[in-house]
Amino acid sequence: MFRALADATRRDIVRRTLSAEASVSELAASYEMSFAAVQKHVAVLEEAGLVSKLPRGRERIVRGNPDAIRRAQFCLDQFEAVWRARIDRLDALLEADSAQESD
Amino acid sequence: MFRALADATRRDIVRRTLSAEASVSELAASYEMSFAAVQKHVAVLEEAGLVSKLPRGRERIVRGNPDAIRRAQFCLDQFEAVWRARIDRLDALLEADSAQESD
DNA sequence: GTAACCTACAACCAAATGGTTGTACGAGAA
DNA sequence: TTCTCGTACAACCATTTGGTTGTAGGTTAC
Repeated sequence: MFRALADATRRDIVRRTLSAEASVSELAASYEMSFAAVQKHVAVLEEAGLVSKLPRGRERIVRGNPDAIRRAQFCLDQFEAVWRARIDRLDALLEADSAQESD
Repeated sequence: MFRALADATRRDIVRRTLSAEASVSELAASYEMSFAAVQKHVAVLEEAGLVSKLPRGRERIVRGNPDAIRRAQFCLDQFEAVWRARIDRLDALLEADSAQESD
């Protein structure tokens, strides 16, 4: 999923379809690459669950999935939590140290 | 930077060095791959600013950079903001619609 | 029905990625 | 000093990635 977000074009597609759904060809018109290339990007995003594609007439409407974004946020939050736990440990060490000094 | 986080081994290195700094060889001992491979992963993380490497005697101490994590969080927060803006627009449309009905 | 449009998918290609081994070098330990 | 350890870096390899073109199948419009 981070792998899916690793490409700038794909991040842009996510951003865009999160704000307003669009057909694959509408998306493709925005980028300096072939239709097939954009189609592949959408497929990667869909497989990662960042986007869903539903048929409407002869087009496929691409829609960003906010839940997937929140899952990525959760992952980064865990990183922050690990970091804060480290700081807490250091604080505890310092406190134990000054307590020892006052003995 | 999302590209740097796209690899599971690298995410683990970030998590680990965020919680406690470690030398490159200490990190390398944890993974089922060669020292050189881990070294490359650390280099990728360093280039992405997710980690910093400082010499201590004959080893290089790797330390996770919490600021970089916050920058990634900020990026995902922007995605959420775009999403919420879309919902707000839809709400406004619905409200305008019901106002028209009551005419 | 036929033409035009949107999409899916295969085949192909260059470059990047993730891994390996081997060599070299600086810093500590014996 | 010499040996060992930790690191850096180059060369190489297989696979994946990001892109292309071409072909084929459905849907809508005329």
